[in-house]
Amino acid sequence: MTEAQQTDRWIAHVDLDAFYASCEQRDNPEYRGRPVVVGALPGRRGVVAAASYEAREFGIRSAMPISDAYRRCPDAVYLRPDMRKYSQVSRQVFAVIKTITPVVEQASIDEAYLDISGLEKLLGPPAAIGQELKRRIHEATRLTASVGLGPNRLIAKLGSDYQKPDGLTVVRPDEVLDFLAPMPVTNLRGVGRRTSRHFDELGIRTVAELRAAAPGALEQKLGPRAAASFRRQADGIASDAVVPGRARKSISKERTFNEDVTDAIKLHDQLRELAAGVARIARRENLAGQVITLKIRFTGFETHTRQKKLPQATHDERVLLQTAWQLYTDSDLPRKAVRLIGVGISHWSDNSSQQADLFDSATEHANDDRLLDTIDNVTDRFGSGKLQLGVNRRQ
DNA sequence: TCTGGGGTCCTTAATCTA
DNA sequence: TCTGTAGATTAAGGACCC
Repeated sequence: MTEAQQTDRWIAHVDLDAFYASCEQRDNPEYRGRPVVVGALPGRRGVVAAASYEAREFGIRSAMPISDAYRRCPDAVYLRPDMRKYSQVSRQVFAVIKTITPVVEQASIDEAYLDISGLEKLLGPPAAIGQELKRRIHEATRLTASVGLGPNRLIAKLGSDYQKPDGLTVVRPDEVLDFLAPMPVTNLRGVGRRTSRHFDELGIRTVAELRAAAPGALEQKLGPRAAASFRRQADGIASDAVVPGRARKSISKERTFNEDVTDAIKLHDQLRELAAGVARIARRENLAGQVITLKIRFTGFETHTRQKKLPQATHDERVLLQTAWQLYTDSDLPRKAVRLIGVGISHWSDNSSQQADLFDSATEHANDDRLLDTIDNVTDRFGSGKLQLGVNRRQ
């Protein structure tokens, strides 16, 4: 027996099918049977967040540039995401899932891991539990889900992906190796574009080929840690821990401009809006963080981040804005038009909110002149044409 | 060719510190 | 006190995921 087979655990992975698009088709009967693309609107910058199965027939996939999607299917229904709606449906789904077991880990808005070990006496064999899960979700929301069941998270996840939509896949411990063998290595966790290229160069396409690969070559290409991780996955070895209520580690907001920006006032205004958004969430969740991160993407997709650790944790938008702006103005970043700007906060203090209050009051009177100074500082970077704006503001 | 937004985790390099 | 070093921390970037 391999390690993967020495287990009596059963993990389920539930994945709602084309979640955003399905919500829209459910609520708008006129969209049913039509290709639906949720994401950016054609003509603007952005990508596909979700594509209905009808849209997928045109080769439209999530994360594809919206311009590309439009070229493939100009007649599709293009919609902006309605996150409020999807969050509400998601809450409904999770409430239903918790009627099966409380040991549920939310992996995303439309995905969950469940530890269903030991539920057989109550609900029947794993396949019956999976069926029941799907039935209850559909009854409550009229949405379909795909479910995978296996001895650990990896197998459950690959299982839910195996048959879609509305699928149910059960992989018993003694079937794990055969289940994995023919799969493309790109299905493994942590294989994206770059790693995929490395596998290509090694002539490895399937999990079976990965299993047979020379250890030295793999380590040289991917590094010792990644190589070991992929080897374990190839043998079906993975965590079976389902951790309910994982705490978030950071909050961030970013915005891509529809056209690249060189105007410092515009940048600062956008940053203020983002900082306010981050601060609002932090306060609502009673979190205060010590590390502020500025993210900036220039023309040409050149992306940089700059961080600063504050002496005290904060969730004050003024501190966030001031710090992020300073990171931009004081840094060695190039003088280029800005495509995206973002701000984040992380590294929570233990007694978050109390400390934050103290620091906030200490910085209460951070004055606006200082901000205007730095705005001028940046407008200088872009030449005299923009300097006028900074001066105007003072009047 | 064109690449959102909100996250997590890993690697690496520089710096601090015991 | 000096020096070398190992380990921790910080910062930046990259890969990946949904």
